Amino acid sequence: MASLNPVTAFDVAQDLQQGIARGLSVPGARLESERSISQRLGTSRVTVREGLKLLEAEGVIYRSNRRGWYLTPARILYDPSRSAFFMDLLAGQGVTPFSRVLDQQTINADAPLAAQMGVSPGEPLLFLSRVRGAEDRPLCLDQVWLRSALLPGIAERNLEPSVSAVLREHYGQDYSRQTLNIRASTLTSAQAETLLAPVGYSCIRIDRLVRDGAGQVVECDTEIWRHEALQLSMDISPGH
Amino acid sequence: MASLNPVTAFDVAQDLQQGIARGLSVPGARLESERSISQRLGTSRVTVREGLKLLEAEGVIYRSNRRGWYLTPARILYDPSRSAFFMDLLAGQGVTPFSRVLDQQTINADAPLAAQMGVSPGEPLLFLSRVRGAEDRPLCLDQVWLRSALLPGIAERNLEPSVSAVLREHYGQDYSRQTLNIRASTLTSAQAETLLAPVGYSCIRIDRLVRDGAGQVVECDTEIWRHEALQLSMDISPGH
DNA sequence: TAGTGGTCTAGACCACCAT
DNA sequence: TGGTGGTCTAGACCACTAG
Repeated sequence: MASLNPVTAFDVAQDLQQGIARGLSVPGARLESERSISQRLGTSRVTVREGLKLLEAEGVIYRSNRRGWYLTPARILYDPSRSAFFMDLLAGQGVTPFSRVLDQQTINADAPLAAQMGVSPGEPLLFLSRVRGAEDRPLCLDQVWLRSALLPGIAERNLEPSVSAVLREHYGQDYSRQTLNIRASTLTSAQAETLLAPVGYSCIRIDRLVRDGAGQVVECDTEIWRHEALQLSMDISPGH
Repeated sequence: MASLNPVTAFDVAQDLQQGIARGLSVPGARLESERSISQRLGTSRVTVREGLKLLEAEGVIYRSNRRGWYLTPARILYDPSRSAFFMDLLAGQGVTPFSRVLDQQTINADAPLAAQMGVSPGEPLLFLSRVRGAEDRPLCLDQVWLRSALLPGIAERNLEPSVSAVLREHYGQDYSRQTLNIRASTLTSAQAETLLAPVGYSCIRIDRLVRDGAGQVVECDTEIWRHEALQLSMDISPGH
């Protein structure tokens, strides 16, 4: 009998996944509460949470901090090697996107940032910070540093919907020269708060340096994605 | 007094990170045991493990299953858009690489694989499975399916050190046309065993389809990396 | 305000690794 | 074989969310 052996975290994960497979939950729906699961399966809440975390790491479910566990909708397909218009990208995948500016100001490059961008410390940069997501679900934290010296008048332009569109149309930047760095990481407390996630939540971090025709850096970019929300998909071809 | 409040997982993580910053550990070295930490800080082992998991998710430390916690050496820098010779790639980064073949055989494509590769179900494919790592530390699980029909005699060749070198030299494949898919995932029990990780360990999964000049798929590839071991780094340029 | 998730305690047992 | 990590129990309290 299974009831003689302790219920394991794996058992919990399996039970929940069966429920999902049976259609008891639809994408985006909230799962049963932790206490309810533990009582139903006759196990402790610690074990239930371990089981939930297994599915979370897989990306099957996700957490909204202190709000509960939800069935993950389809991942966003994203090609970071091309400059995509975020709103169009998501709309094209059947979800309702949103983008909200958190901060926009001119700053002076500190030492680490200057080193990363290959500019002199203190050089003025236009900084822009945004949260982006689908429906009411925040998915991605986006920070951009633009080199004002190479982009005259950039601070006066409206960057709201799309930085890349402005750079393309007004400054002839085609994003054809980039350096991308991608790694798994975790959310700081500030990032977690913005993305409605617990501190330390797993994320994918994308760092981008965009160069102009002369090879000078014009834009530096950091995207922090909730790990379950993203599927990077890139087409590499000779003409690219 | 801090001793009046409970010691938190964050406190544990901070204490360990301070020890690391002070040079009490060197990259690759084993950390203090969990029980030792819990006694030293006056907290429970559960809290200690939560603290360790915070640093693990960040990639600062990693686990060797049932062996202990270790300080993570530098990440491997890897550009998946170029066909790299794994052994050279790692050697160039100052580590001693190894590659071990787990399995090599001719199989017939099942339905999902056939769909993914765009071939007929049942088509014969050469399958190759390898573990790869640095020093004695397994980092990556690599599975390759090669389309024998387009690569005559491939099954008789020695693919041991490098599949890409064989395809390049003998079949004129230059890996210039690829589709890459990258996402966060977790290790199955078999994968975990090979990578000396616990079941459900966070990983980065890279799926690759390589096409020849005519646009036909010649190779399908899956790489499963321990999440803390990898830093994807890509240069995108017009001539690429 | 009730119920939830987030966290911590203080144990326990087992399988496994290293010696 | 001793000590380790992996796991589970059975509580508890708090901050917060949702109604």
